[in-house]
Amino acid sequence: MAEPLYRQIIWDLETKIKNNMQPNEKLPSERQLLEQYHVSRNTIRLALRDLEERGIVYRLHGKGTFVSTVYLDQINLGNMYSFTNEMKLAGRKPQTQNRTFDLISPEKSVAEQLGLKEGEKTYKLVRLRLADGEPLLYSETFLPERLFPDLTMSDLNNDTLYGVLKKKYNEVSVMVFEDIQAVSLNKEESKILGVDIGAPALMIYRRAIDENNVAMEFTRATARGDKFIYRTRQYNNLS
Amino acid sequence: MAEPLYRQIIWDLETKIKNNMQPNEKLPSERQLLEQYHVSRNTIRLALRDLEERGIVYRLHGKGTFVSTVYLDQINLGNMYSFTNEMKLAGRKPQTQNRTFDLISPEKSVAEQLGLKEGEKTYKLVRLRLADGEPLLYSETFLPERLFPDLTMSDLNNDTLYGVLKKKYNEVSVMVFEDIQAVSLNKEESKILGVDIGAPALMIYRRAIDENNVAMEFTRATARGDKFIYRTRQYNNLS
DNA sequence: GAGTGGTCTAGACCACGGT
DNA sequence: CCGTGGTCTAGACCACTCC
Repeated sequence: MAEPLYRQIIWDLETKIKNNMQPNEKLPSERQLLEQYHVSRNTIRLALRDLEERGIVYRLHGKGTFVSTVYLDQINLGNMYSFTNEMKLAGRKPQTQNRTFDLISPEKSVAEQLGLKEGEKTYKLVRLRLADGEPLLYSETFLPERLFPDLTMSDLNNDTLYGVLKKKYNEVSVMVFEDIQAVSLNKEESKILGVDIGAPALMIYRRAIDENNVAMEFTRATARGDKFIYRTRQYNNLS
Repeated sequence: MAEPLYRQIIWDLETKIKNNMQPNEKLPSERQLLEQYHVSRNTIRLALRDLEERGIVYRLHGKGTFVSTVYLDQINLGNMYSFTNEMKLAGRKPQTQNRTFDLISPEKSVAEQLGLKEGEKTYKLVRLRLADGEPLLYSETFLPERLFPDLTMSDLNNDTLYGVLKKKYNEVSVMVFEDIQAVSLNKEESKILGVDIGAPALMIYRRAIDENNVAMEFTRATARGDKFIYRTRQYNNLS
């Protein structure tokens, strides 16, 4: 199966909404869509549910499905395991440039975040993430050498970061802490991301720990404010 | 239909997981559950999808469905955002100005977020939060009149918002969605928060729903980028 | 009553993980 | 190979909204 039917429908509807529809405009009913795409109702509903969860449409029982007003052309950064996946979901062509990869003695703040002992080193991976050729997010990731000996650039070029950490080192993050801050881009940052100086951006500080409560990753990332939204869901547990 | 089948299955599975199962323990397969509950596979999958989205189980293609590690900590996961508490923790003197409080017919986007029917009204509470006398966060909160009849300004002056909603109306949020965005402040916003025009800020859109899956609160807030960090914690189960 | 989304059934085949 | 979750079909009835 190349790509599931419902995913193709998601992309198609999303494109049509973006290009040809207005907020609060009514989409065709599920039965109409079913005929248009020659699929079953279940498949249509899979697609609509995805669009609803991502805030692109809203559904009213007995009335119909409508284009959401809050729909911004922005990508969700929250709970992001994989930039690549998020981009594919949004129907865009993701690209990652691994710019530099070095073994360094980290600055103090990084050493603290990773709980490093005196003299311990980390790998530093600098990446630029693009979608459809447009730079969107700049990140610096620090990985303790102690946990990931002999990590190489070619490891990273052949798999996702978390794929490598799991497969080569059997390291999986159990908990992730993220701090999100609003900033204005300085000269260098704005140049890298291709926007004006002073443009708003999200700074994301991310710390991941593994099952042994050991810090395994620290990342600071800068994301274009006009292209990203950070979405979270929180549960207040029952009883 | 009293309560949908899949919802009853959700409750049942959730109870069993909580009382009798360990993290990473395997659940019965979808085909087994289908026989246990005498329902179709679609219905089982609706239930499992909900449990998965709420982080209670995780599913692995070709392997099965497993209990998440979330229930390891019986701690309350939600970072229910309490400005007052956060500030006290930070050693600052918190202050809340309740600026206006009215019963209004909300704009369309708000009505949509709260799932209001035609003609339903909401209370609108405008607040300014300060720390050590310095304004940090401006917020507009919308509360459906249907859920909170006879809510008054003096209720709010004598307790926290969530305290009132719980004590007077027995309404507690079970799930909270928040969207965070980086913006530049316009003239009015910058004046209210006492910073320059164009200064970076976090826009926070918050939607809370209660145990009956009814939207009980919608808030949009603007927080100074130089003074405010949004902190989250996430539990992972995926590879 | 007509049209909408919400729930549900009883099947089917595909893709993945392990034996 | 088998068992798993992932996708999909072609129907059905229910609950809601509006006329």
